Formats: sequence, C-alpha cells, structure tokens
Amino acid sequence: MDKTFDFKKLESGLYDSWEKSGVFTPKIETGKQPYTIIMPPPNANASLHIGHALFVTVEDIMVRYHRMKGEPTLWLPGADHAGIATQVSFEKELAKQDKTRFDLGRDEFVKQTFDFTVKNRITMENQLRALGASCDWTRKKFTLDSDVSEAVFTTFKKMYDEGLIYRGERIVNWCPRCATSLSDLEVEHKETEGVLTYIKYPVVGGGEIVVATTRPETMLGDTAVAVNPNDKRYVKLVGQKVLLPLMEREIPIITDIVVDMEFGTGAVKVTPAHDSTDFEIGQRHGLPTISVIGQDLKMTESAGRYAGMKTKEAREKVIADLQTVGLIEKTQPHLHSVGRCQRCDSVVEPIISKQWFVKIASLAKPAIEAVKRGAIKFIPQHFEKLYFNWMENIRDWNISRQLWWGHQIPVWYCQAQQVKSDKLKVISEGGDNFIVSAERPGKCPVCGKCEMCQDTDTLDTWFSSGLWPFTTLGWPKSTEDFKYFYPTTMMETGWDIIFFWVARMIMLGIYCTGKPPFELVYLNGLVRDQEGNKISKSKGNVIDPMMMVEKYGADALRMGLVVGTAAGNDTAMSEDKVRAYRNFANKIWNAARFINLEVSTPKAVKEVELTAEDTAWLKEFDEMIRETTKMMEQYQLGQAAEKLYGYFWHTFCDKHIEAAKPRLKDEQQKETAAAVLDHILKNSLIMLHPFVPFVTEAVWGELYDDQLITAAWPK
RNA sequence: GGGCGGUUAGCUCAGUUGGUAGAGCGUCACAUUGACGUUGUGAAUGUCAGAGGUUCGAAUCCUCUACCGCCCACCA
Repeated sequence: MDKTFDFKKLESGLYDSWEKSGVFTPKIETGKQPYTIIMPPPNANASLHIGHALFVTVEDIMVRYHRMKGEPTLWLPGADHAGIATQVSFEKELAKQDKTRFDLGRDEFVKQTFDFTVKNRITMENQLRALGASCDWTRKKFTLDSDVSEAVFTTFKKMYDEGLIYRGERIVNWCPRCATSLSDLEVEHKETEGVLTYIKYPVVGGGEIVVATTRPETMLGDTAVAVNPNDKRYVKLVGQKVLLPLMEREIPIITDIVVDMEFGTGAVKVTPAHDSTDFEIGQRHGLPTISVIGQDLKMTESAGRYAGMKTKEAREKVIADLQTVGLIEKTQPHLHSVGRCQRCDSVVEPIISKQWFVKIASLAKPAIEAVKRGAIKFIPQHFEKLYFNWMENIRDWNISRQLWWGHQIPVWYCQAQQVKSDKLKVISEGGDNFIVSAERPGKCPVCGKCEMCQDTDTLDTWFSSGLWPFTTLGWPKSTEDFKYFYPTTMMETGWDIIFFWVARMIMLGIYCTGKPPFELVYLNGLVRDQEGNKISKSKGNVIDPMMMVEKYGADALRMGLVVGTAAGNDTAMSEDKVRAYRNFANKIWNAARFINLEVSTPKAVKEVELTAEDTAWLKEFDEMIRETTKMMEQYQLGQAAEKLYGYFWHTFCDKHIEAAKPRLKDEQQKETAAAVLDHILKNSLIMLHPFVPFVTEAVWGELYDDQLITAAWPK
C-alpha cells in the first residue's frame, strides 16, 4: 500500500467497479420492504454546484446505509428540462452570438436547446459519479423522455376531464422579457422606492375624490373608485359616479372590504386589468376590465391618445396632462414591493390573459390531511408549519407558459375557428373549439377536415416535476417498478422548494396514485461560505464541488458537507474543512496500512482469549455501533459522521493501535491483539463506508476479498 | 399585516427522550528516523443573548425582552 491515500488514482476505478458489478441496481424481492429515493433531478442547463453536492452526499449516505442493511435499495437518478430556467440560460448563450430565439424559430430553438441539455446532462452525470453517487443508472430518466411526457399529457387530460384544469381569462403575472406568464411563486417581491401620486377625480355633480397610486398610467383603465364600507368620510359619495380624468369616462364609486382606510386617502382607483387586488374587486362587483397595457409593455388602443406609448412614457405624459388640468394634489416618496421575474429579474406586469389553471382547493385538502395524520413526516418537523401555512392559503395555479422549451400543452384547436394571432410573436393563440388529447388527434371533430393545431403554450416545469416520484417508475402503467417501489421512502431536497416542488408532488401524487408519494421529506439547508454568506456568482464566493473533489477527493468533500450539519439548517462550507477531512481519509488509509503490514490472517475475536481491557474495548465499540445506528435511523447524519470520526481517530487509532504496537511484538499477546484490531477496523470500515465510500472500499480491497459496498451493517 | 428560524470557544457550526459543554479551522508548549507530519502528547479560551419560571438538576421545557435572518401577503 502507498504511504498516502491516492484518491486521484483510485476513485474513478472504484466507482467503475461498483457500477459494473451491478450493485446499484436493486433486485425486486417480494416480501422485503424496499428503500427508495427518487433523486431530485438536477436542471439540465448547468453543472452541479455545491448545493447539489450536499444533497447527493445526504442521499448517497442513506442509500448505502440501507443497502448494507440488506434492503432492496433504489436511488433513481434523472434530469429536469427545467422549462423557464433552461430557456433563459440558452437564450443567454444565443445572445452571445447576437441571436434571439426568434432568429431560430421555434422548432430549431427547441432542437438546439435539446442538444444543449444533452451536453449538460452528460457532464452532470459524470459529476454525480465523481461524487460517488451510487444511483441506478439503468433507470435514469429525463423529464422530456417520451414515456414521462406521455404521463404528463395523460395527467393533464384526466385533470381537464375531471374539471381540475380550466382555461380562463384572468389576471396573471407577465414577464415582458421572458414573454410569458408566471405563477405567483415565480415572482419575487423586492422593496423598491417609488412615488405615491394623489390624483383628484371629479365627482359627477360636483366635488372630488382623491385617490393615491404608484402607477398613474393605469388610471386609463380604471373602472371604479372603491372605499371601505365603514369609512364615514365617503358615505355620501358611495353610489355616485366620478368622471375619470383624461378618459372622460363615468365610473362608479363602490365599497369593498379590502380597502384600507388608513392608506393614502382611503379611496382607491380600481384597475381590474392591471392589479390583482383590483381584479378581485372587479369580479365581486361585476366591473368591466379594460386592458390599457399590452404584453409588450406598450399602451393599447384602449388607452386612447396614449396608445402605442411605452408604459414609462405614458406615465410621464399622464402626470403632465393631469398637472395641466390641476388634478394632481401631491406626490410623496413611497416604499413598496415590486414583483420581479425569478429568472431574469424583469419587473413583472399584471395583465389579463387567457391561460390554463389548476383548480387547487380539492387537491390541497388531502395533501394537508396526509401531513396532519403523519402519513408524510418532515425532517425537521417545523417545516410542516410552513407547509400548512402555504397550503391553507393556496390559490389556483397558472400552469401555462408562453415558452418554447417544455411540454407543449396537449390541447388541439380547430383551425377553422382559430383566432388569428396578432403581430406579437409569442401570443398564445386559439379559439374556443378545442379538444384535450394526450396524442395528436386524427381528424378534427369540430369541422371534420382541418389538421388541428396544438396550443402553443408549454406547461410550467413544476407540473411535470410534481409527477416525478411516479412517472420515473413507469406510472400510469402498472409496472413492476411502480408496484414495488411506490410509494417511495424519502424525498430529500432543499427547504427553499417546499412550495414549488414538495407540495405539488404531494398534491399530484395523491391525486394520480391515491397515495402520498413518499413517507418522509428530509430538507437540507443552503450551503454557505465560511463567513455564512449566501453563495453566488456575483459575490465571487462560489465553491466548485468538482474543484474540491480534484484537490481533496470526494470523500473529503462529503465529510466536509455532512459533519456539523443538521437537517434544515444552512451549512458553512470552507476549503479548510474539506482539507481536514482529506486528512481523515488518509488516517483511515494508514490505520489499515498499519494493520495490513503487522497483521496476517487474524482470528475472530470469539476464537481468542481476551483480556479484561480487550473486552471493555469491544463493549465500548458495540456501544458505538448501537449509538451510530440509532442516529442513522433518525437521520442525524452529521452526528453519526462525527461520532464515527471521533471514535476511529481518537479511540481506535490513538488508543487501540498505539496499545497494540507492543502487544503485536509479544508472541503471547499477538493473536489477541490482532483479532481485536481486525474486528474493530473491519466493522468501522463498514460504518464509515456510507460517508467516505472511496477510501473505505479501497482499503477493504487491500485487506479482504469481497466488496465493501455490499457488506452487512454490524449489529 | 401574518408566520418561521437563529443568538453556544477567536471564526463557522453540532449538541432530538433535561444529568459534569463538543467538532473543524485558528492559538500556545512539547515530541520527531517507528501506519500516517495529511502525525502524536498536552494546554488555553465559553456566566450556552438577557430576565423570570418548572425541576433534585435546564444550552435543552415554559413565559417575556433584545438583537439578527428568512418566508408568506391583495403596502393602492
């Protein structure tokens, strides 16, 4: 054996031999309870970052542990097409060549994006291998695989047929840069310094009512003024009309409970087409919606003489015009939150648009129940509160995106009825005569002749992600895999995607299969830098996991990520820490090297005569096994790792090996000392293996004949 | 407006049935052909944010306060 553990030389060979030996692929053994983790599929648009390395480590530890316990263990890998994220990142690639997606056209764009994801997937899969991920590559999936897509379309159709998906003209979050609608979750609110403008609206028949707004240009689309029903100041005005300035349109003064008497003047202009609260007020009062801003952020025809202007320009002009007629009372600085696109940071515009929605209430109810009755448990448990908090206030989910990259919505329109799209390149087109079908329909059932055209929208990427725990296992077909491995055991992912992903998997899982998709949700935290800062490219504190693997080995990185980390808590990562665990891997190597040199053909501890001290040591070791196993069962991985680390280094190496040195030279004591060392080393290697798989397997190969990865966990 | 989390060694953090405070890095002293210097031995450093309560006993349970951080929301 070399003097140090040469991870660079050994790691990839060790991985290959595991993979080739087929141990990653479980055998279906009826009667045995399987242990299943579906890997959160990394986005196919980039390499793995340190956060991926953390989840890979945690999952691989659990998978190796359960495999060693003799359970049929499946860890199913995959990749996510990551709709908007990938489209935005590939568009950035195109921008480097001064191109936009429109230069390529939809088909070519999709083709090139696909090629882009294929490249990324290959890189990503090799990175997973480098980290030691013992997942079953024979079962790997991609969200755009034909069988997965088919399951997605089938689900869409089922939900439509059962009234859970509807198409509606509603107010949605519109990202002008991405040219698509977004779900509420994809909008990030940021505090922004704005201006509150107080505008006087003349009351028909005399007087005036002052409203305050941060967006004066939207007044062109006002269809009411609202006050709180309990507001004494305006009692006399309610029911009267105001003459909307600039547009010279009469609109009513109404009451609505959402109006805050304390804010501004207590009177609010209502623009149902450009504000979600106003939209709801409009719905309650049957107000018309007048869209004055288009998808391109230009004022529409309905904006009268402001038509064609950009919103910013229109705002200035509206203020100037109001000023001229003396209708601006005052302005004041105002801090408020502005929605921005999660992917590209553009300011999101609420507009009216025809979109597809999931009716969420009936899906949320059993999903809340499942967690309440403990069918699904969260680690750490306090995240259940967060889950309930969101689920109990959940709103319908906009699932259509005006993107090109993703699952195209399986809805087919009769072309005879098709509404011609306008000049906008991205508008979702289609009339009202459509059918929903998982496959391209043969003949148009509406006109009997046309080739139906498919909806141009794609599905929110999280729709397919929500089905992931079972589409990966072959659902909706009743495959052997689905029958055996579903419901899965654990879903391990970041707490930051509880709403995006975990909640949707629970809702759709129960809806589609009748069962919660997993028993346990283990939430890992964010990996931060040494000072506890969030890691980001702009801060320049990115820790590339592959660089760490290159410099210190995968074992060192894994230990560095997992020791001192608790579920749900953020982890501070530093190179120093990784270096320290590189030393630990080397310590393991050298302890084994010593025993390899000094001990040959050791007997079992049962076959030798033990001293009282030996017995005490073995008892202490058994206690360590018991405690560590308990921690593993309770998913206290950081503590288990630390215990093993401390025991192996400071008890086994520093005490036992040191004490054994003179004994091994003594003919009388030699046999016993060797047996005890071998016993503890062997079982320590087994328990350390899930954490540091490479060095333990390498050492095992030097000492024993079989493979460590399938050795039995000690009892 | 509602909710959640944190406050433990110089730094970053563990500490899950309440029982004499732990790790990594850093610091100091000593050891040095011996499995490993990617080492060993020893040492220093903590009123576990503050106050009150429960208890034989609290970093751990309860209440309040302070300061950080985060999430959600229809802040016109």
